[in-house]
Amino acid sequence: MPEDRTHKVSCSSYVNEVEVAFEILSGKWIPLIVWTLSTEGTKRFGELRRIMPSATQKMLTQQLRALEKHGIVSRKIYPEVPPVVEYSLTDIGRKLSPVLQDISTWAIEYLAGRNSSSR
Amino acid sequence: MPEDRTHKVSCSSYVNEVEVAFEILSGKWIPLIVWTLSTEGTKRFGELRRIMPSATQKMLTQQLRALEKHGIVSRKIYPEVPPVVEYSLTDIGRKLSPVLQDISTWAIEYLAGRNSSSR
DNA sequence: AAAGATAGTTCCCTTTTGGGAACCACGCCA
DNA sequence: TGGCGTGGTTCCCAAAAGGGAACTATCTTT
Repeated sequence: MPEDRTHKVSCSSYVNEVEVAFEILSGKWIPLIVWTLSTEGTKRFGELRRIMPSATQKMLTQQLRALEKHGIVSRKIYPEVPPVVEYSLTDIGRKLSPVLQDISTWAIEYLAGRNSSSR
Repeated sequence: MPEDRTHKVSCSSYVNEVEVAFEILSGKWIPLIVWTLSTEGTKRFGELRRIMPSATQKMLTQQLRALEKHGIVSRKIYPEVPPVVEYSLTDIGRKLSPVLQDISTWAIEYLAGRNSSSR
């Protein structure tokens, strides 16, 4: 299992807790996945693919697995055929929503400052 | 210049602004640097090294340079010898402080939830 | 004359991340 | 019987990130 990042969070020691959050939330598609589930609620795998078309299937499942192991998202499988799999935020995952909102607000201000005056 | 990440932020297009913030804030020592400057104010290079002893000199300068290019930290050089270089947050960098505080609060709750019941 | 302090840079290597293409399983429906 | 749709996995490779050790500059102190 070479592409696995399990347990890092629970095994390492940190100078500050912010590192924990950034470790969990780091990954090319992670912020977008959490943001999407946070603003739009439960989504099926295929819906997420359509929302993030430039993420490959492999990357999407990989990042979702990581979030699941960290307890941020939960995965519900309906034993139908063709399969139905739904992803949603857990309780602690849902508590990230206001934080992500604030980050987004900061980023908008940041980008605004970059555009005015030069560049 | 292979270890440079300049301009990514201003040249790419993003689905959501959260990605901008996570891109700027991604890097092994970035969150800790910003957190330190945010809670303790201006610091000299050597002080940062002492605060983060497991960061190599190379990594520390590299991450500080990236933050400088993104306009999050500012670097003041005093032309003395031996050299004195001070790092501090810019205006927009200082506005990250409450966000980081909230992230930290979330992470503390997250870790608390992980420790109670199993693991 | 040599060593120390500060803040770097450079070169080389290892590890981690990310991405593409092909493959699988299952039952349904034409 | 052979696609189709869904939600994956596997293998292999390329790119990016991180890390170690050695080197630099400058003036001061011993």
